[in-house]
Amino acid sequence: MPELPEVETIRRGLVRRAVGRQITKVESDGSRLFRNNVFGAKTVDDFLTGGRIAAFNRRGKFMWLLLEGQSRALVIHLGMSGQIRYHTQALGEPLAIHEHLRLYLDDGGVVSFVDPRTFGHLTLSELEERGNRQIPAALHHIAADPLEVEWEPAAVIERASQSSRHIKTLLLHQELVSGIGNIYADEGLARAALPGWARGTELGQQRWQTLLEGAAAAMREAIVAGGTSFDSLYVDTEGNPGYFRNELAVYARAGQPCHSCGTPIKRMTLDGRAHFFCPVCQRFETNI
DNA sequence: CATAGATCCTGTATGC
DNA sequence: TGCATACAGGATCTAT
Repeated sequence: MPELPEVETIRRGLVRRAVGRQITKVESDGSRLFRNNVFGAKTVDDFLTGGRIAAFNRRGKFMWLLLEGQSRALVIHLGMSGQIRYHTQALGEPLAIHEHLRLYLDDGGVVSFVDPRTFGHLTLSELEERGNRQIPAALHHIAADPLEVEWEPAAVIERASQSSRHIKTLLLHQELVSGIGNIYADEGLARAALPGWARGTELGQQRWQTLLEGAAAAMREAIVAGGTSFDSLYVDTEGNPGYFRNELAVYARAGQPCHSCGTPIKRMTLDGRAHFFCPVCQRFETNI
């Protein structure tokens, strides 16, 4: 569910509420979220308990928590239904349904990780030098996202132009470019006036550049709006929805008029996922 | 190696 | 109203 703008909104909330705080107590369950740790949730509990939070960093849809003086980080992925909430006061019952991790902070605040579908991850990983920054080793295969300093569109375009896959599927491939999910892939395609089913080899450098810039612009604007909410599944750390839904050009707008030409937006299934597009504005002509 | 497809889960919406 | 089915913002593993 959460893509780059939603993860970034949550990260900013955590930075504001939890950086500099000491973790006085940890509660967790043994859910699938901890599956990548050698001793499961126990390993994560031991790591966090007593630590002081130094930072929350992000690459694409992955976020990680750093503790002062530690060479490992807690990598957090929200999957399809993950949510992180902050509460100024202790909650009543320990661990509500679908609540898998709870951190008690030294100022009385509480950070709570909730995930009904448990497609997310909470994984400890050693930090590694990568370019100018430290990235958890577990994310070695995740490419830079378009909002990073390390972003190198030329290299991405070079690779993408050699693939026969659909361009929308390439946008969703986190080893090529990270952070883009189904919403911002469709919004980027709409901005670039391209249909998702064109092939990577067919675009050429210029249109690839326009497409990547379109997706990046949509994500930048979505961050300003606090992300995209369709229901209560996505809210920020304070429980507030994001308002980018009002600015979507195509995503989840099947049957509604295109903002630029009035034609009803269409929905199709492409490589197993929903794809929304304007059949008039988003056309592909190989001789452009 | 690159690609297509199945798979992990629960909650909600839709149709009969 | 009740029940069955489809679908959901993602990433990873497997088979070809």
